[in-house]
Amino acid sequence: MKINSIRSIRRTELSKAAFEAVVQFGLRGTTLDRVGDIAGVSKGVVLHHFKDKSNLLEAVFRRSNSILSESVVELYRYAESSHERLWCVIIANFASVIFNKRVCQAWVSLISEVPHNKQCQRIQIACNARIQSNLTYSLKNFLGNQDAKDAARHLGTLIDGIWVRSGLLVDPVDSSRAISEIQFAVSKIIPNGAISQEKHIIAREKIESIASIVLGSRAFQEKLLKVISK
Amino acid sequence: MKINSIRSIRRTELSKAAFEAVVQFGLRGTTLDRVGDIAGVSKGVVLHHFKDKSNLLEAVFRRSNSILSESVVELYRYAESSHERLWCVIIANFASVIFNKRVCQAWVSLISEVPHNKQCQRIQIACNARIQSNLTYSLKNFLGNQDAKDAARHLGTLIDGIWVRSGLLVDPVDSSRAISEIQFAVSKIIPNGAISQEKHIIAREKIESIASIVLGSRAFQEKLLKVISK
DNA sequence: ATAAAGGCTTACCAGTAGAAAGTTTTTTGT
DNA sequence: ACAAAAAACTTTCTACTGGTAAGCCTTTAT
Repeated sequence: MKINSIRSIRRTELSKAAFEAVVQFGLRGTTLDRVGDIAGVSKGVVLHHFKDKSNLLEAVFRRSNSILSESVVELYRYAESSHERLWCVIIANFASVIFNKRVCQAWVSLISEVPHNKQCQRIQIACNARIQSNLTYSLKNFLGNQDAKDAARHLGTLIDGIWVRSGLLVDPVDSSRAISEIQFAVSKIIPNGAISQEKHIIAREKIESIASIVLGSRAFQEKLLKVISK
Repeated sequence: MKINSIRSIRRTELSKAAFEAVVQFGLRGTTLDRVGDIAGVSKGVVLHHFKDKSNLLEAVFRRSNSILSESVVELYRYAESSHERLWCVIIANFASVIFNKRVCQAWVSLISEVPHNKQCQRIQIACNARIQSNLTYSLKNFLGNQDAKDAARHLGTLIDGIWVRSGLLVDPVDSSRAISEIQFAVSKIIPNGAISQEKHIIAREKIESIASIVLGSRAFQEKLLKVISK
């Protein structure tokens, strides 16, 4: 880690710069020169640290997904019941540090790299599988095995749908609106008998308030950096 | 129309070629040269008919969305009840002529153009609004006004989610699986009392079988061409 | 028949990805 | 402490890309 430190620092800086370029100029407008400009180095440096543009974009993609995964892990530490664990996964996906216009639009731009990039596919599949398994695990407390799986798949797809729409449509991205859309789905999926709505809302609100503090904190950001620069 | 016919024919040919390029090489691999090659003309022709690359991609985007909208309209002609009308919208989105790996991946590639292209945004918004209003209209037969709106939004988002996942993940795209995911959502959304599951399944199957015949037919394809080349 | 217009090609320019070779700085072995 | 090796960075070069502009050829209108 000591040996690679400069390299990994540069890789982190450059993928941040690349992300910024995607935010500002879209995927088609993101050139190596611009990425270099934003990072304050020459284009050559970019290609010195990443073998090519696909490799760079892949790093950006991995970065965004890591932030998401780590957020779930972090929130899990504070969860004390299965409802709370369920809401950890959901809130992590829609906490405003993560879920906002810039990021959603960048994500929509980035995913166009996936179909023709095996590595990105791998990342996406892993990330999806993890979210789904987290959801399934929590849902098994309220539903039978097969129902829990179906419901987890359903919620996962819905999360992707909300992300895509937030990136595509012009209306402002709104965390609480996104969450209440999920709440709508959850309330339909989990039969009223299994668990009272109130308990769910309490769990959601607890995790939501933890998320707004924890995910935005300096400590968490620094923790992330270590994970991300791998 | 006679005067412009060559122009509109070329525009259709070229957007088909561009679509094919996106399918084969992804958005980043889609160059004007390649589009020209596929269409069997020089790059200059492409720019003669489209003012720039954005304009071309926009046409491709409009084309795909038109096919979707027109499919809904076409299926509507055969619907005889509100259940059937509800399923028209859904089945049109997942009929195998439209919903397959090539198209899903191309769609995922194409939408990265949306955040930085006002015209594409306009198209996307219009298309979404139409689907949503169709869904809302049908759902009002089973739910109250506000519930119908929420449910329509939910289903619309879910449809987008399924599309995105089908384009992103490697597992094969499967119409019937997609439809059964929607069926899952519909069965949760519409209270059992309002309408029996059986009636729904019958409606779905009727529209599904009509779709497999009608949407793939020569007549429909020709009808589409007229609409698409505008 | 000839002028006008639209369809198409070619030649060109300013970027753009990426390879390669060269230079500086840092790390490491002794 | 210092030379050798490795890594960080720069510069240069090439093939290709999007986009412009000038020009040629075919069709149509008069």
